[in-house]
Amino acid sequence: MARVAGVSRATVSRVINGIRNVDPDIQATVLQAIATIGYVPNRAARSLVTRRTGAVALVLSGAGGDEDPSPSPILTDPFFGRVVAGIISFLRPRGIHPVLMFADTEQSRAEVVSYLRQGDADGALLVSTHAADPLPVELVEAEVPAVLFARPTGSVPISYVDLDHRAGAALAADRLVELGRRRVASVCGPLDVPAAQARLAGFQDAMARHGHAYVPYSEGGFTYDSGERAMERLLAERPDLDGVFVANDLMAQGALHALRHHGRSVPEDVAVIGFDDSSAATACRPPLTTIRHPVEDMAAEMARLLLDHIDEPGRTPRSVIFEPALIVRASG
Amino acid sequence: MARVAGVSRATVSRVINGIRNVDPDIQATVLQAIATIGYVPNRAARSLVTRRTGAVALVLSGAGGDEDPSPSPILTDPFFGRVVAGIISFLRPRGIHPVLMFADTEQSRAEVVSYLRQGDADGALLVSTHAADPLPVELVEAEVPAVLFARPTGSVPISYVDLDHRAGAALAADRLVELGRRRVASVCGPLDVPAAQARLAGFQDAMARHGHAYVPYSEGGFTYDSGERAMERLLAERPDLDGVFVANDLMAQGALHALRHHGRSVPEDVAVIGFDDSSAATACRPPLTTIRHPVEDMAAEMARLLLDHIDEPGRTPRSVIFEPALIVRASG
DNA sequence: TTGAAAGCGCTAACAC
DNA sequence: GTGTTAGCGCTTTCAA
Repeated sequence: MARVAGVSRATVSRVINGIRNVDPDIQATVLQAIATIGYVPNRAARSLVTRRTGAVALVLSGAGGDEDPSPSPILTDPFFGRVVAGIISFLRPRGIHPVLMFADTEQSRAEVVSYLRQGDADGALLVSTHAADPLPVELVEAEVPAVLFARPTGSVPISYVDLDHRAGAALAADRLVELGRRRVASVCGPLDVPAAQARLAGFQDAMARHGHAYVPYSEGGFTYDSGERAMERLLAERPDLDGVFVANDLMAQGALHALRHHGRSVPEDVAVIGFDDSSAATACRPPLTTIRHPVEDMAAEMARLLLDHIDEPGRTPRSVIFEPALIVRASG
Repeated sequence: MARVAGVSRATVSRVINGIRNVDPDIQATVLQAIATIGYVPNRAARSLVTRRTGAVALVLSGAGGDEDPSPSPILTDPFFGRVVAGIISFLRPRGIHPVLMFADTEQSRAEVVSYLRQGDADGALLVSTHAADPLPVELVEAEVPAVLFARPTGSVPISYVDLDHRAGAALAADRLVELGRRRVASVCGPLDVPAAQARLAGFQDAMARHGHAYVPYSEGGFTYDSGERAMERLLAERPDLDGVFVANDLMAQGALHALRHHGRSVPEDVAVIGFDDSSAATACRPPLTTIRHPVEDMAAEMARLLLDHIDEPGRTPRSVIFEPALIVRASG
């Protein structure tokens, strides 16, 4: 390459990396030569000296069972797609690509840490489906720059983005009260997931502020089926309920079905409020009133934080908490 | 590292790469030293000499609009998750990670080709949402090993996996006839997508074989809403229909809603058969009878083909066509 | 069976 | 403002 342009390799490097102090004429010559021979710099050689790969790992942790070879469940959840979309929207303009990794077993977790230390990627974006995921601690110990999608359990010095789930649930409570509903209940998510806990607690607290001391609830697993079944249990316990807060849209879709099956019309008999504002919310009939969870924005912010940590290794961990919003549609 | 073990770097390299002709004692010493100091080889240095990265690109092409910064639509489609799951199931045991890339514009396509030539990845797995995607040709021209998810339009010397869509549609036709349905119709996918065309043509042909010369159809866009609307058009045109083949499960879900909305019970009044056997099929009420599309297996095969091409650059392109299967549930 | 030595292609001091 | 030089950390002939 340098030969073709008749200059030194150092100059070519300077041109490619846009370093100033290059004579415009020479620069043009080099650019011309690059175009002619279709030169592309070798990434490995560059990484070797810069110690940067220009890639970040997107780690899905706690996804899939221990022996499940296909981590399909989380992947087919629209939530995952939204996270990926958000990350990409931020990373792509910067020429950085996400490398997908799974860490669902002890072994795969070790592999992920090892890959990161090898320099497969400059840092990690971690999305855990389980609380008490040991990966954040392992990443911190390995001194790998990393950012989590939600606050880790325990005290781990690591950056994260999160949603104010309690505030979102309170929005739902306020809405139901505003609609004049007096016999409300909730289909909550799996209570070993902190976000599910926070949504339930936030809902209960807000209802308490409105004078409702007790709110019945039934636990689901964030899936369509579990939402349908949880709704049926609630209906059995409290046939006269007139409002329900469901901790995610997918379960709300199932709940909608259960309600219809039991002859309730929505929102006339029972108002339903979901959570996430995912694609399921608009695919429902009636479309779901729900709480917006700005997953894409959060994912983009997560990427931003990671790049900051990569650029400035010693940096103090930071947290960015997003605010939810009520999205009114037809269901409540 | 070599110093710690008291041997040469060459020997360490041999041990790490499992090359025979290493004295067992020395090997043990080296392994010991590796464990003690927690040594991990540097990937960039290794790639520089081996000219392999141990990564493959997973390229989503034609995803998102030209100006859409967030390629969310395809990402939140469960189809994408299934592809990723299948790819990972094959690649992960081999220590290879997929790097996510989007190629939805002229510019991003050029970037993808450039990244691949730079050695960001050893090859590409291409999933196009549009027919006539120019990327396959560009990849072939750049001599980048690549495998497609579906047969490319035009004649391109490139490997691909595909489903026998026609056979799948025929399975649906046979089932409807077997159920004694005589006034059948179809909600097809966007007819600029080859798979959608093949499903419709396959259905029409099979119905013709059963003596039904004419099959009304209405076109949707593979989304819930479009399925619902297409079903309504069909119902308006042919209120007495008693069987419908919907070209994917998501649209079938919408169709189910339209049917219920118009007072038809499924499968009593109208039998409904979907396509894909996606998670939507079991989330429906009633659960969908559908055509199994082994996306995960196909994606895994795609990865296998790619590794073959990477190992043996000159290899002739190959195609692997998968067979669909009828999955009977409650809707038809 | 092991070691010495030569790069892989690039960037970054450092001199000019 | 540009070229020279020295590596980055590994694999891989080639000798020993």
